[in-house]
Amino acid sequence: MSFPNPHHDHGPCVAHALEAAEEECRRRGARLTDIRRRVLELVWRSHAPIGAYALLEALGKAAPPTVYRALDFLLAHGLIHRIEKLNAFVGCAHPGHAHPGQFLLCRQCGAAAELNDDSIEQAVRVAAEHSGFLVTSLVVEAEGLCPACQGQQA
Amino acid sequence: MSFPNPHHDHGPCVAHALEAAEEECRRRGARLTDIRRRVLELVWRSHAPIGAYALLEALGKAAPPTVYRALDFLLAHGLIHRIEKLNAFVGCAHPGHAHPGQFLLCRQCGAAAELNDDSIEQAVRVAAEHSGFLVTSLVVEAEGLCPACQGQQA
DNA sequence: GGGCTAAATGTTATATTATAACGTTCCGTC
DNA sequence: GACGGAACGTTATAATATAACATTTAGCCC
Ligand SMILES: [Zn+2]
Ligand SMILES: [Zn+2]
Ligand SMILES: [Zn+2]
Ligand SMILES: [Zn+2]
Repeated sequence: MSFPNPHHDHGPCVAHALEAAEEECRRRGARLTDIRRRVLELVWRSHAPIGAYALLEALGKAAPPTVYRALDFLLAHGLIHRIEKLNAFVGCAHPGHAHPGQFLLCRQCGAAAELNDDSIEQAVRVAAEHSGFLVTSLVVEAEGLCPACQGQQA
Repeated sequence: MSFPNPHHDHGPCVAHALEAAEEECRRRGARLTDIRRRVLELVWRSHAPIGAYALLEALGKAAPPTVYRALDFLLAHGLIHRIEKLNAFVGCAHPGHAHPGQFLLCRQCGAAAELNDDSIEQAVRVAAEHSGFLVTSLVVEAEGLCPACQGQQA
């Protein structure tokens, strides 16, 4: 919910996310295969949203469809989100319950924070209803400066 | 603000948009050259968000940088918006005063409607402030079904 | 376990979107 | 009409994503 300290110990975050993913896949009867697990781990290890080809390189000997298929799986099961502005992917902080992706993206350090704010979704829904529009998915991406990077600005 | 009727006479919309663009460019001391004007007209003629390469084809004898440069100009002067989810562009309904792009995108017919709802922006700003984040630009893209397409669904 | 089936992965090629780099033309200014 | 910066032309290439089809793997029934 809040912005991650860039110097915090990220290991436990990754471990916790992987465990939650295992759990969620069990619950859903989905198979978190080795490749999918490795891609998810790489996504989490990265402090910033990471692109498909960066993942590909990190994986080593794979071809594009391999990583895109893994990403499709992780997206379908709500374990990651796609950042449309960046063509990049980031771990979901709240897997297991459906929610629209809402992100704060620091244009300085690249860090991303996931919001989970019902009032944003509500505001969009209300505005949409005024047009008779039925919302089925929602992208909210705010670009700006994280707390750490505001200090460093001139 | 409201969803456009797909059968309305679009000619006047396009003409009005081009006139408003001329006016806005005059005000800003910016040059709406022939290519830029043609790209803007093509964007407006399309009822749905249109991609750079579709514009390129419609232009005829141009190369990619030509259309991307025109799009950059139109974006910079607030005459069009980019739809991140679609890698496509759409005319701005309210040029001349700065605002974040907020769109309703019909997944059935492709139509797009621009919102101009302060409460959405406010909700994001408030949530961001709770994280100490300073928002400088905002993308809101809701996918779903427009009024016309809801009727046609099973 | 052995065969069946569907899912997952491997592999190759290609589509789609976007930009780098550099030369030329156009236009307002002096 | 020379100058200088903005706009445009042209070629090549980068970055992102998918199509199509072969092969392997994993769960399942018997
Ligand atoms: Zn999430
Ligand atoms: Zn930052
Ligand atoms: Zn607008
Ligand atoms: Zn529709």
